[in-house]
Amino acid sequence: MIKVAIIEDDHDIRQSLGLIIHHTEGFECQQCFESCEAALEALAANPPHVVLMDINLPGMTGIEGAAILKKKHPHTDIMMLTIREDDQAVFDSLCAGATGYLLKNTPPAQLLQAIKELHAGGSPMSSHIARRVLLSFRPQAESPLSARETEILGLLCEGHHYKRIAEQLFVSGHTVRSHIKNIYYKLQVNSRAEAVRKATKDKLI
Amino acid sequence: MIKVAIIEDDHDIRQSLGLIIHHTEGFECQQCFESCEAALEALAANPPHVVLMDINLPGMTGIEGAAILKKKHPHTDIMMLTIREDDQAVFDSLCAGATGYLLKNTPPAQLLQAIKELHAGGSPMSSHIARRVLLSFRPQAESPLSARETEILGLLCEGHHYKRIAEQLFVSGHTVRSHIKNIYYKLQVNSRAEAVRKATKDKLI
DNA sequence: CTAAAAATACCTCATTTGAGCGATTGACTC
DNA sequence: GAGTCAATCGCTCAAATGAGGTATTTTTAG
Repeated sequence: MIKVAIIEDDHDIRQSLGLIIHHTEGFECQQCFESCEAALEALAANPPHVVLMDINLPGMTGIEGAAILKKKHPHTDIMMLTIREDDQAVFDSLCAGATGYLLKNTPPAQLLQAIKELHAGGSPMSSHIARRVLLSFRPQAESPLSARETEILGLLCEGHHYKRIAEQLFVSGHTVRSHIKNIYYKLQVNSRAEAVRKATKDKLI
Repeated sequence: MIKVAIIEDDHDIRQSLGLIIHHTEGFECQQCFESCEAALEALAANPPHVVLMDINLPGMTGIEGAAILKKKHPHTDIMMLTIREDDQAVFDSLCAGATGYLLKNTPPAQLLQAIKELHAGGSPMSSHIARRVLLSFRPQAESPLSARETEILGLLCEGHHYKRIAEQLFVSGHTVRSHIKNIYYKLQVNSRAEAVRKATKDKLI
């Protein structure tokens, strides 16, 4: 039995979602809310398995709500509800803590299927959004660094000092400094911290 | 017209995939290969729109091949072919440069649909894999830092010096030092570089 | 209300770092 | 054969950093 809660400000949509879930074997509509604020308070004691959350809510948005809800109840899966496939809003929701989303005009059978998948550890999403998520965690740019420089940057990121790096690479400390200066120039930075940041951000290491 | 190339060592699978694509309106099977090595050489001059690539290939694996192919031809979309939903291999492929994958026993209609979606900028994948991808780029752990410390860590990551941070926060340099010492302690690191690395890795900022 | 945590401030010292210079060798390209 | 780039080594110096302490004042939480 999958316990579901609904957070949606539109009365009609809320009702119809509730009815669909309530009348389906294996699903239970635990509670319905008009706002995140109300839901967060009421669900604290008895978190559901799945929350269907509208993205555009009055007061706290669904995105903010998802972040807070996920923080309080890490085991609750959040499915965002959206009218259109607005890339950015959906993407932000997924970053905030949601693990799936549905278009509001999704037919009941697919809706129930998606909730099942979500609860079983999946993340229902269109292939378009999936691509977006995929690209966001892959290196974008081509590395301008040579192999040796990349190697040194890696050691730099691990927090080693010049001396330590020099020892590990069997070269003099001076050489390491020169390399690091070149790295800084190529990455257009002028401190270790910035270099490390850029390196991890652009997945250069 | 979507130009497709196939890299698959099993003769029967290669043939049947080729036939399906060849006989479908809007698709063209450009070439078939038994290995990445052969494909990389032959495709250099005339890259296809989509490559169907077996994960388990003799010689260079599909994962390695995907990385090289994507590097040479960034505009070619790579669809991995796999027998079973082996999480790790599929996930590694997506990291390497593939933007979608298919099970080998996918029926022709779905296969063609997936290729279409891939070419249109989507990333066909099961909701299970999607969850995996999603989790990989979201912060895992709870931040142990206070709001102020997080703020300072953010400035640290941008490469600012103690003085600069102190000025921006309207506190003394001594205060900044104290905070940073606490941050280092909490993150279990002992240098700027490590702190920045940990911060970006765990998405603390 | 009381205790813990966070934010603030100060001191000193050895070490590390970034910036500014230059130079040689070998590999690869055009 | 000239030119570029990577990799190596060298020097100096002021400034920034990390490590070692201690202490006061708010806030927050129990």
